[in-house]
Amino acid sequence: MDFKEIIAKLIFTNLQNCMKDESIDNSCELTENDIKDYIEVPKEESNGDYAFPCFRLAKILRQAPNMIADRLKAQISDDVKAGSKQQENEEAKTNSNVQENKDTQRDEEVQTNSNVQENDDTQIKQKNNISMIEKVESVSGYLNFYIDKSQIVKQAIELFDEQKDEYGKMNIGQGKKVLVEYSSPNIAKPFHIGHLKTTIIGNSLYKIYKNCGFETLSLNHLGDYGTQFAKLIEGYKRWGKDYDLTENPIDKLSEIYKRINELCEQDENVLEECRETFKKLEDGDEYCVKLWNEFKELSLKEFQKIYELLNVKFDSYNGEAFYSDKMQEVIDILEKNGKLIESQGARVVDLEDKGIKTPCIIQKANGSSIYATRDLAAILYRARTYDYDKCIYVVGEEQNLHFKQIFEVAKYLDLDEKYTNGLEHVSYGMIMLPEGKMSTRKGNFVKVEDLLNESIAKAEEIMQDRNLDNKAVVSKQVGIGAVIFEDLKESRIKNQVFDLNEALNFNGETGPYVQYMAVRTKSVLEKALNNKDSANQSKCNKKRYRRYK
RNA sequence: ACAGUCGUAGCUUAACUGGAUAGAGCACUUGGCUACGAACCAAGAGGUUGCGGGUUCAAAUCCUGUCGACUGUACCA
Repeated sequence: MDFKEIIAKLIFTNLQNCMKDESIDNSCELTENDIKDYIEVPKEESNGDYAFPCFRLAKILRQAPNMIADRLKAQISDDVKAGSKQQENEEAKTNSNVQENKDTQRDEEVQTNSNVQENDDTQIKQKNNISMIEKVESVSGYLNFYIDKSQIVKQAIELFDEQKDEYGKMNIGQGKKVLVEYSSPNIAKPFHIGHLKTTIIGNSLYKIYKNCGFETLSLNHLGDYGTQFAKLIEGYKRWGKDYDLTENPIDKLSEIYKRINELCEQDENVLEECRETFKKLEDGDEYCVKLWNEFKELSLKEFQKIYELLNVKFDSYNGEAFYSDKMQEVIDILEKNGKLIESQGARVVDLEDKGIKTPCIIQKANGSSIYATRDLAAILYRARTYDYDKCIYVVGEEQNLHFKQIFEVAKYLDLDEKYTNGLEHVSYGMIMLPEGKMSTRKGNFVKVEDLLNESIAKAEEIMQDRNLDNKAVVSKQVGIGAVIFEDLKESRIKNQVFDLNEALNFNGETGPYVQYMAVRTKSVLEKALNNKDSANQSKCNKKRYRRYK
């Protein structure tokens, strides 16, 4: 139930009366919706549940805000009183089953004309809502509304009981499709706490859209291509024999990745070799493709462990490589539209007129592809395959410019506006360690698997002296929940210094606290319901409880 | 150098988009488990919202200047 709407209606009708009294032209553009927007929830509980600041009305009514508040208070209080009297009548009526003989009193202050019969039901409902307003106060220019909480609680519990798991769901997204691209880890690299953020935010968005009635698809745009990957192949070529990939393959591969990066930094020629190797991979070189397949499989197996712990599932794992054979079309369309220009040997789209100084590279000087082109190919593919209304990318803020660029270039791909308008980058701040930035190249990072296991272990430890039969399940729920809650609690935009102690803190404003309160509340409700069923039983329960203690 | 994001208690942050005495949690101090589940509760202390101007009845919020942190600025993703 929307109290703001009810209150806005009350204020609006009474305001119009005021204006009529003062013979003020009520053509001024203050709508009921505006009033609804002005309504706020006071910080201080003693100031009521909803409040309407009257300052903006001062100019219109040519009166001091507190006077206006007083005046509205008096009028609305009458309405509220009438409303609750009304409800009493309704209740009495239903109780005594007197159906006919409609109460004429009710119609008095309700709109006078027509269709009373037809609107009867909604009117009764609305009256009931008004009666849930306990009182109205005027305090220094504010109009404060107090809601009868016991009634809210009663309604909420009844609704919850009726709707069960459907409670809170909406259908505002009916008939619309949303794609959420998130997680997208790089193959052959460890899944560290930087990837955790996109995974958790993305999965939350996925669930929210789903529960709002959207058809929702989760896409894992695997980082399985590009020069970074060619570096790994080059490294493996050099030192592969030294590593046994049958155990902890990702750790070994990241060790190789670290080594080849060091070499690249020392020797520019090696980096150039890597770029050439990527060209080979893209051209289908047998050795490269074989390694690519192997590494991808090993990685997915590792990632799957984490996704299972987090209970995350993807509808598609189409990564960058998937789009490698779909890029030519992007180049063709851009060329046809005269957007592709040559610059320093590469082919780029100039975006200066869009306020973006760096051009978007579409094709590198050596003819091989770049991630922007793959992302553009993905947009084309997704528009055609999924016919999306919204396509959300949950990717870190360091890629802000990249997404700005490709969203602009996408407008040159002859796509319907619906698709280009539906593109959205949900960015988030960087995760840092107390000792500085994380870097897989340098080997300092916290692995998600370790973090999750540590959290579960801590929950287990706390649970040791508790009387529970499903400790394993609960400690997993609590441990994982703690990490997820902690990640979502932090501001999305700001950089975050990862603090293990904070992530594993179960006291205060944390996941375990929320879970604990939910369980406790449920327990209280159950007991209350038992008590209602039989007062004797409850006495027995109490006795038993005391003995148990 | 340019562009973007951010700056609130010792730490992590909230403030419904301009509203009332800036609200929480951690840490700290005090008190509370033989009658609702102590992963808890009650209370205390802790603030010049980075700094200076401006707009407004009203500014943490908008504008402007300034300082600081982070990110990005072409063939990594």
